[in-house]
Amino acid sequence: MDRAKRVLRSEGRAARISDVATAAGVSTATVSRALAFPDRVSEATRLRVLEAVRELNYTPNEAARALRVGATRMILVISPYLYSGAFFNGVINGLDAELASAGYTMIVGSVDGPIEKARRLVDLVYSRQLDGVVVLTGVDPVVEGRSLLDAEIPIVSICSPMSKPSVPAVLIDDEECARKQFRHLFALGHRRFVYLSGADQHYSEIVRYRGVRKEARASGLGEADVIRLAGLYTLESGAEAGRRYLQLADRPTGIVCASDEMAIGFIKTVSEAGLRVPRDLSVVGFDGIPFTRYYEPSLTTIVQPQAALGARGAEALLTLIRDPLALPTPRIGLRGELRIGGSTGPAPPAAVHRQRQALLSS
Amino acid sequence: MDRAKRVLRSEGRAARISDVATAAGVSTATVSRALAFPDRVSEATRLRVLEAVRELNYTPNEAARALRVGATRMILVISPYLYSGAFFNGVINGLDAELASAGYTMIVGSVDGPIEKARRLVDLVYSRQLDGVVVLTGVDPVVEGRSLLDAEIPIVSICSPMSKPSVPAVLIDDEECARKQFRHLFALGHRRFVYLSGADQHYSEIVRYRGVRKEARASGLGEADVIRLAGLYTLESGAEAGRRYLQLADRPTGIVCASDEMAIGFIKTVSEAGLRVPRDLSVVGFDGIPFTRYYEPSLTTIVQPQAALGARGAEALLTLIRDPLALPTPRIGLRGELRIGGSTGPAPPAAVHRQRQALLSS
DNA sequence: TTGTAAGCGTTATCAA
DNA sequence: TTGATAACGCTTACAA
Repeated sequence: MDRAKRVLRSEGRAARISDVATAAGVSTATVSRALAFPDRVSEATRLRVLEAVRELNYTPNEAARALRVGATRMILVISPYLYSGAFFNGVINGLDAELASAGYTMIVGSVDGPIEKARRLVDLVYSRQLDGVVVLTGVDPVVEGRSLLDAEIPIVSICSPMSKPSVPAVLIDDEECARKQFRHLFALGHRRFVYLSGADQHYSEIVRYRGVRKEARASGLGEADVIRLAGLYTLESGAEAGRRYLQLADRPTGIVCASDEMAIGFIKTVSEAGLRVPRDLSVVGFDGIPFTRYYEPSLTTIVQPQAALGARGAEALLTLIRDPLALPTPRIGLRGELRIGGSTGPAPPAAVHRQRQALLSS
Repeated sequence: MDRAKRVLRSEGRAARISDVATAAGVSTATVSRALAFPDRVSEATRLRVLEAVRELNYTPNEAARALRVGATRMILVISPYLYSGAFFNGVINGLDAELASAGYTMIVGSVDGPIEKARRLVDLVYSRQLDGVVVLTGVDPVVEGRSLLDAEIPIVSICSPMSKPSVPAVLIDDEECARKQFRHLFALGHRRFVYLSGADQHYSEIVRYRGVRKEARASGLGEADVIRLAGLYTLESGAEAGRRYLQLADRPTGIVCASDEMAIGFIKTVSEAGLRVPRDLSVVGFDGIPFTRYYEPSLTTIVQPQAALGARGAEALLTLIRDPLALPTPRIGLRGELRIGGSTGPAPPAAVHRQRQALLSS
């Protein structure tokens, strides 16, 4: 056994299964079995094999195994932007925990930026290098006519359904959450609103905006009482929306945001202009990222179950991988909850509001 | 060619190189060449091959290629915590941009949590599934006596050197940055300090703390003028340090933090207790994460070149992969810069400070 | 310029 | 319980 070790070292190559087999005095088949199915091998053999494995510092070559078995134990997660956004970090952490405990490794890719990046991801999928795909927020990169959805690979979606209804999706009750945002402000006396939107066309954007409008109508408000400002979920787009808000002739006092980051960017801008939150206006965020607890004021927001979104998505995917034919639950519903912080308060009396507005404009 | 396509579809399997070869009427070797070295085949052949590739929707099987070539075009990035911390997100984005443009795919793993996760990463490295490794903040998982450093794989480190000096490292001037943090406060008149630390034993922690103490000594202060509060870089550990700060009998007015998140957590806690920043105390962060611009007050901080740290690390690694024997630059130095925000200001006059302190304690 | 064929390191079938 | 052996799909000498 020692001689085998010296040979390897002198040749400067890693041990392979045949080295272990030689060292243990068995065949490669037996080594493979001893590792994969310890109980299908005699006690004595198993011990000798394991000893040789340890001695030679043997780790099976994954490429060879993947080629042979046709599975890689790798999962691709497609995120809208790479590592931006504390919210997706939370979801991805949930995914990773679940996937890792099942023995899977996760690759996170984004399709923002140059088309090259998207092409690589699509190639990765089509080259059978992946056992499954998780899609966040419904992104479906189509490169040269190839879509992930045609790749015959297990796939689940989180935060948005896919265009192909058979793809399982883990969703929260976006519409109801948006209504909760609105109701909270309405109950505080706010009667005119800004809806600070997410990216156009996004599933959650469409559903949440609908929720806000429905709730506004149900509360007896008209179309003009909810002003939609376009945002992109980011800090900067929230700050930019704040600037547009400041230019409004008669400013609403209830601000419903599609993300926490936008809420924070928005508050920053209007604070610098001299407005005070929640004295002059109230802001509700969406997501429940860790920063919301530490912002000044702390943010009233919808807390999404980030880890659970990831974990349930991982579960659904693993189910699909283990039995690709079993019909999976097409929709998994989770719920967001309103957490009240310091960024919302009673609407200022109309007279006071008008007066302050006049003061600030001057 | 159409027949080949129908056969594949009926068999429900992906096209392989031999299918393309048959369809194009050439050998598999020619297909391989047409794809990898287009100029080593004739124009006509190339066109026929590419047409067959398109027709059959062929993507080379990466596992087979990896097995044959002994390279996977995958890079492992080991991060201290998975997807926490806006700072590492910035570094990882820099890495990804550079690696992706060189045709590499990135896997991000963390070694926090159960030992199982670390074992998987180490196995991944030893199973030759990776072409290189990037280590953030010097983490070196050792599982069952195997260290990454013994794996004979190209490896570079970012934000910290490794114990093995031959490993290239991309570093910033931590000591000088810490001195800048201190000098800024000292110039504003602060004479007693809190140093809110990072994780014990961390390279950057050791170096930065040394910088602060050196600068304090150079400024004529004594040991007792810098109080070290232990932190862990996180929002929560900053908030916790704030609580300990509030219990100090005589509270320093200059707060030097080892991360932005701690600075924010700290400010939140002391603000809630009635202190005002920067009127009563000044706080300097470290990292320059996006939130620092949107916090209220905006944070004075050391801006680390996050994307550049990642990009230079990726470059160094790619160099090492392409020529493992070339002696790489062992140290790559980048610089952080002080960005002044609203969280620092003139130290309050001693009398005022004492008076306010007495008021608050009551 | 093209084709033949060996071999990368596994696992799984089949026979002993 | 074990061993011999045939794939898995690709790349690359080497030969033609």
